[in-house]
Amino acid sequence: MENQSRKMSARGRPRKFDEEAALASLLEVFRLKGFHGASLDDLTHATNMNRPSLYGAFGNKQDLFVASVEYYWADAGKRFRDALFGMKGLDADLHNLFETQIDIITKSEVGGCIVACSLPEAVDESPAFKTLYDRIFTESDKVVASRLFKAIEGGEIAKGTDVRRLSGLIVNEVFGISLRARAGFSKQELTRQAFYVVDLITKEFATKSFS
Amino acid sequence: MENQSRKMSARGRPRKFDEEAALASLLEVFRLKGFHGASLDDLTHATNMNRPSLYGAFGNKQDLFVASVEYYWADAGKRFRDALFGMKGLDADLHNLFETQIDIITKSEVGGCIVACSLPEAVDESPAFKTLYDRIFTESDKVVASRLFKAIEGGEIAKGTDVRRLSGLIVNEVFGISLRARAGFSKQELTRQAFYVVDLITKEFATKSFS
DNA sequence: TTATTTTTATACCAAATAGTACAATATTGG
DNA sequence: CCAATATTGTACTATTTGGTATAAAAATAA
Repeated sequence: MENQSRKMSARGRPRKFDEEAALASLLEVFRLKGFHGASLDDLTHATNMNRPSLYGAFGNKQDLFVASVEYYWADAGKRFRDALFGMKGLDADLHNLFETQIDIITKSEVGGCIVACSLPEAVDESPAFKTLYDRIFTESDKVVASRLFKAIEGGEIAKGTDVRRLSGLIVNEVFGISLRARAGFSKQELTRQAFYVVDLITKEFATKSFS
Repeated sequence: MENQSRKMSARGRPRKFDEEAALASLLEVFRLKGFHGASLDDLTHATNMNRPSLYGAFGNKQDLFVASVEYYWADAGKRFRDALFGMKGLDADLHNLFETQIDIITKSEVGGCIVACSLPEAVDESPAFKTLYDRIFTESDKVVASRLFKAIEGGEIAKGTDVRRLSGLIVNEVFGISLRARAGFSKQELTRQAFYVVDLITKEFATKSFS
């Protein structure tokens, strides 16, 4: 019941593992193999932990998966927000968003993130997975939208812009690029594709300035 | 070795199942649960076939999966091409493309197609899966691109258009929308999002005509 | 009829799977 | 030094998994 992020309890045999490092390993396995494709053996080997330790720290396999996705999103989501709100201009900020994302999803030999490549398959397994998946989509839309609203306030894009749909387009691009990374498209290819979309958007919606 | 699409051999006990109906059932299970998430029991129950019949007709589980994806793509790919090349104008054709896709991916209660929602997770299982996934992405890009080239020839969009990247954008939208369907977005929501993108594209790239 | 062929149906198998019981171990508090 | 506590390590278990052996069944060819 009260396993998560224990407060370094004084008593008892000390833990041999680092919780964050373990989560990172779990994430990598689930990201690559998916929820059903990853076995407990895969997970124990990747973390160098035995089953009871893993279960004691995080719960059952479903809990492990959820913890992995949350761990991913806590980091990736923050980095996306930071990139978007660097406030170096909408153009630069969107470039940064995609650069950050492509950096994240092309770190391993087989690309793609756990959200785009693993969560969709797992959704039928548990309502918690479905909720999580839906939540991340919604949060993604929201953070992009809020940046676009700022862009309108700042006069970077036209007032009439349909922020909801334009955010939807951008987030679809982000997910689409993750799927492409999994299919084997190169980092360069992905970057060019992403930047093309950014340029298209910033050109199309730019408030015409006097030249 | 020579199982696939047998030529209605005269001799022997007649088959009880319809091969296409079986494929449709297999597809639905794999689409929903993914390769690893779908068990042989799931597959036999869905098809009303026993294991030996299933294996005799299609091969092992990996073969079943590949056959399901191929069956999906043979239909969906054709419908996409038909929509795109209806030649009622780029605007209408793209609208039709997305309408067709959204129709396909929202038929079941849990939405999304097998390519966007199941294949990516399965890619690590077999090189054949990876190849298939990559192939479908490439073919998708190609068919959209060829329609855009026609649009340039016909003067529907500007000559300088970066067809490769614009195709990439459109295909990313298609895949993104499939992922959204899986996350639970409504048909109406998906349609609005898609049409927004189509309108954006056709407006942005339209060759200005004399009015 | 009978031999041949193909599919069905049942039952089975070895391996893998998620999860756990239990004892040993290593730390802190008194 | 001892009691309490938390984690580790091993071994185990019940179930599920993908796959198959085998024989009955249903058709055709001779």
